Amino acid sequence: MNSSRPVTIKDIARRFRCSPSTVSRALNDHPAINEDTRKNIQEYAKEVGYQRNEVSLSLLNKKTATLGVVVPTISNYYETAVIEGLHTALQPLGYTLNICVTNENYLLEKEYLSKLLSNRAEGIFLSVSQETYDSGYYEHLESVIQRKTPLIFIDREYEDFETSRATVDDYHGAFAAVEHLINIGYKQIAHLKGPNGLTVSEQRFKGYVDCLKKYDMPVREELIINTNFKVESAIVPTKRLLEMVSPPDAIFGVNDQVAIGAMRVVKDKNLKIPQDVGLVGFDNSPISAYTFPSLTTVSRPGRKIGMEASRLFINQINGSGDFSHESIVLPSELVIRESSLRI
Amino acid sequence: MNSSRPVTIKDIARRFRCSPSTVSRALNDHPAINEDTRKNIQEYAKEVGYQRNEVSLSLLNKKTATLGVVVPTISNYYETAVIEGLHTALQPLGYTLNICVTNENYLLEKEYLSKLLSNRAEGIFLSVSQETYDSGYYEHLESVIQRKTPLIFIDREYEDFETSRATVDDYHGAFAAVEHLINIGYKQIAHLKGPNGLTVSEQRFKGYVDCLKKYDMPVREELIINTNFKVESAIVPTKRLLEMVSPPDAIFGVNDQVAIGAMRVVKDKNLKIPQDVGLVGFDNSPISAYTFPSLTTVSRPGRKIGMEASRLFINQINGSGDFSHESIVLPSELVIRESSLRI
DNA sequence: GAAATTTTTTCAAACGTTTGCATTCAATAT
DNA sequence: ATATTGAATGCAAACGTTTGAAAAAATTTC
Repeated sequence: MNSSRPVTIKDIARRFRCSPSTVSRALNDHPAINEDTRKNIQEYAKEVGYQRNEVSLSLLNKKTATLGVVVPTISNYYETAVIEGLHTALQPLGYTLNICVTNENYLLEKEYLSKLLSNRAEGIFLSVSQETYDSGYYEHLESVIQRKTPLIFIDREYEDFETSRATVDDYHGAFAAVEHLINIGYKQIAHLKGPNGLTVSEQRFKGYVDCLKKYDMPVREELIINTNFKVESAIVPTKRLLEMVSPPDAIFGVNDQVAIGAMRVVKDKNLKIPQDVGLVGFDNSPISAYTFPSLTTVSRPGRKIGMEASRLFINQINGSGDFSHESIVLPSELVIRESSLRI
Repeated sequence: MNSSRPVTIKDIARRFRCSPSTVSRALNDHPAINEDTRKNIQEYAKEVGYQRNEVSLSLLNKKTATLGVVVPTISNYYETAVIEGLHTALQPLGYTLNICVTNENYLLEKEYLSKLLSNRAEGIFLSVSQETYDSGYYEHLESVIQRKTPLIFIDREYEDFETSRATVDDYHGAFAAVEHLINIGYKQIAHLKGPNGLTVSEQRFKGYVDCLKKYDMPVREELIINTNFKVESAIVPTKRLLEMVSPPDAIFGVNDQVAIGAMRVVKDKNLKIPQDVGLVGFDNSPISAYTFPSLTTVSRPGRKIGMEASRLFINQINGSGDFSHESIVLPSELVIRESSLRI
């Protein structure tokens, strides 16, 4: 009762006293099938709700039309934009995306990759978890490489692997953001940094440092504080910054969430944005345009990254074996709004 | 060269001049296999990176351990929380989640469901798209029912189907929000409504209306304006509200995004929150605690919904055929913050 | 009416794995 | 030496579908 076995080709064959081959051909409009036979079979199939078992086909053809998307989180605007881009590009080609969320956890990442290989995914898009990045264990990727399953790195890359990758130019985005603050006239620019070790954090940090250096401004260690990307992780650090004897007059947040957290603290201290404190974020999340004041930020083309990554994948499966891998770096763009426009 | 065929059990069998059965049993630690044979085979398998082809197993056992999650979007906090809840509950049981994003599109939803059935998903969690809801076409669900694939509705339910469902009590959440505004002393409460037709929108709307009625306050048509849940869709409506001859002194937004959009407009008009205008949202998204002023809102237990939905699924597959379906309604909870606390 | 041709259908193998049952082989008991 | 046991392995079928080649059936040609 519980599980009514799905109708198979054999069931239909029995019903028409013909062979499964005939049914298969009839359903696929094979020309060598009698017109009447075809019509009868197709009608009956529709009537009983026949649906091709793709699992058996996958086995036969060794094609699953499934791609793995392994990401640390889907709770941010950026990540969902990337997935949307992948989806937009790959869904029309008949691919199914298998989205796996690792929660920055190494073991889960490993398990998902293994599972994807077992399920014969035809390609994997990977943004490595923070734990993986920290630990430096990349053995779990070896089996993907060994199996020659196309592996496309998204964003968080690992330099030692021979793979394609699509990343955003975080460095120059951060550089432009800080340069903008300097041009406006801010003198003491703090940075709410992301977790150590992640490319994203470090590149933005580097852009921050290099820009200060270019303009002969001191890099004050005490103005650089870590966060974990989340809005609440900016609260205590920002308070610490503002209570210094020589507090910063501008804050560059590693992302919009952090910048919005900082915004809240600045306002609680009755300081004016951008007059007393300038503020810049990163991501250009939808909300950033509607905070008060609106947030200057750096836009990351998440959707585009997804589409470019798809392109890299397609290139790879169409290319020959000695295909040399591609690295795509998309520019990020400064979006100037009220939070930094001191006049 | 491109595709190095994965190692199969047959390959290993050939290497050891034994039968595939022996290899299979050796790999699965079957007791009837000689100790040495087992060790040799297992070692070799590891060495060449053998990985069980789950596709063939799926075919054999008619079990795919795959569940479909069909949602309109993953760009909101709430949806990702639900997915996280599903994930938390089902990943440990060995299930793989196949997340499908319909973008509120009927045809895509239909295609995904068909694909999930073809791929023999063992269950489907569905939050129907807006188009589906609007059109009232539910034929594409019939095949899911017919195949007796467990179907769990999440949030956006369709009353006519005999299925399990897990929803949040939007009605009472909205009621409580409006009641709170009334208790504080607000007299003219506007509502930025969600898209027509969606349960979520309509339930909150109903809660709003019924609460006004309970307190003998007039329901003014012109104070009810539609949005599409997105922050930018609140801008024009809020402007319209505030420029009325008799403007509202409080706004109840269908979600936090919309409320935050309204917050921006109110501030642009140099009106004070909560003194001149009270504001309440819905969702309790992380950012709502850190806006300035912080946003009073109604929390929806997304993670819990995901976990409850998982439970319903598990119940259903363990239950007998004449299993009567369950409806779970989780309470939503008013979270009072600064944006409504006029003293 | 038989041969040649065309149309339609069936056979069998394949994809990778598991598993009940049968078989083989060696060791032990009689 | 023969029967009995026990351990280790192999056989074959099954899951659902496709497809080249062979076979069967129907039609045409002379």
